[in-house]
Amino acid sequence: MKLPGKTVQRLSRYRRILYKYRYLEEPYIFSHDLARLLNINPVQVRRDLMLIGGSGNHRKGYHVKELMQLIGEKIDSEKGRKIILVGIGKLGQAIAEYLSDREMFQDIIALFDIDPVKVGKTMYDIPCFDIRDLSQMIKKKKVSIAILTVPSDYAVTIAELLIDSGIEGILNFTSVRLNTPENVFVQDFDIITSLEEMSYRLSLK
Amino acid sequence: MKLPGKTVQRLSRYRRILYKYRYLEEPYIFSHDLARLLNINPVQVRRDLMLIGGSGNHRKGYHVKELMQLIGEKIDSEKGRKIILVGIGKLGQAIAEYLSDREMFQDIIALFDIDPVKVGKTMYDIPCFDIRDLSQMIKKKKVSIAILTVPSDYAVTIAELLIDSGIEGILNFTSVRLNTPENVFVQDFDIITSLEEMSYRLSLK
DNA sequence: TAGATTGTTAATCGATTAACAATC
DNA sequence: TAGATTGTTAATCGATTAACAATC
Repeated sequence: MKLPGKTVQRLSRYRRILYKYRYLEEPYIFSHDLARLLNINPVQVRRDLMLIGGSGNHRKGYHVKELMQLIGEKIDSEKGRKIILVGIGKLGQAIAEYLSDREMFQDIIALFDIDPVKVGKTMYDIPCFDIRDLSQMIKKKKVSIAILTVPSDYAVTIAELLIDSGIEGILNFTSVRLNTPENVFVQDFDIITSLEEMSYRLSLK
Repeated sequence: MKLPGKTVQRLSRYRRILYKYRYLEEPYIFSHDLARLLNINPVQVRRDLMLIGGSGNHRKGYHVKELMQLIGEKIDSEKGRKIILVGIGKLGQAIAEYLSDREMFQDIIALFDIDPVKVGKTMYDIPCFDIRDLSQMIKKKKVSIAILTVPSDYAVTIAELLIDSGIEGILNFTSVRLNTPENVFVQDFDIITSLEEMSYRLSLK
């Protein structure tokens, strides 16, 4: 049963909110509370939860832990569990720090860089390896997702290396558009387009 | 004439590709070339260009410079021209470097931080000010967009300060959901949701 | 019972793409 | 003229929301 992409995104966000509520005395939450916290429509919340077979109590709302559990069952997958981060410059470090900070189902199992000063160290509790070991690690540990934060000049080369080694999903933080085969998913973080879209929206006000 | 949001995003991307083509001898490009470079459908390219009143040559395609000009007329706005970046940690520095590198209509006119070591310096050609001068600068220079890269603990406080000072758009790189009034646009960069969605998609393959 | 909530369908809105006419 | 392209409408697909029944 395939969930709509937007629903999956929202489920991910619901879960992070539920996580904060997990130790409440009354571990229930109403759809309109979830909605308010995410600036969305309560109907949408209920519809999303309906799609994964969730159910609430007419008096108390949805059971927080039950819902977290259910969301996990629907969207987590062994395949997407192991992540690597390639390119440990300022951006890579910021992301490593950010992600090592939180409880999540997914693990960053390794960092990669070419800088001998970084290689061999452990940063934010994650070991950093030489980029020459990249391919071997991906195959051996069956890593399927990589976060790409190398300098733009290296983006294409490293992306090819990732794909040849069997990576199936790339979060691309470089400014380069990657040309990947059909079966490799890429998600671009495009700050310039975001700024320009924001600018356009402001001009309409 | 209001353009669809997705069209605005693509126009932004078309322009960046056109920019690379601007010095070609034959400064024309076909819709299917633009489409291929962005992994989208050529019909979509032509439809987007139609929406902004662009027109091409049946033999040669679209005139590169003419199109860049036209896109600029439609999506650029004085209101969104000036940008500030608040929080110059690793992530803020990475973004400042990234954006100072490229030719764009929008300008980062100032950085803000509390660290006295950074305040007063110029980083990537952009001056860094004390966060206490934030409000005054926004009002005086009529800044309407801010990129928020402060530590999560400060996110809410600084966001309120930004909004009270008249900011109308925030690119939010913190992990905190901001509760903003209707007339202030927020765009979240949510890497955890991206990772989880990617994981879900991989599990379907 | 009245009121607040969940659960679900159908309608609406927005975005993409198929189909095809027009043009060089 | 044949072939490749642009330009545009209508159909389709996907996502959101309005409406309302059911339940506690």
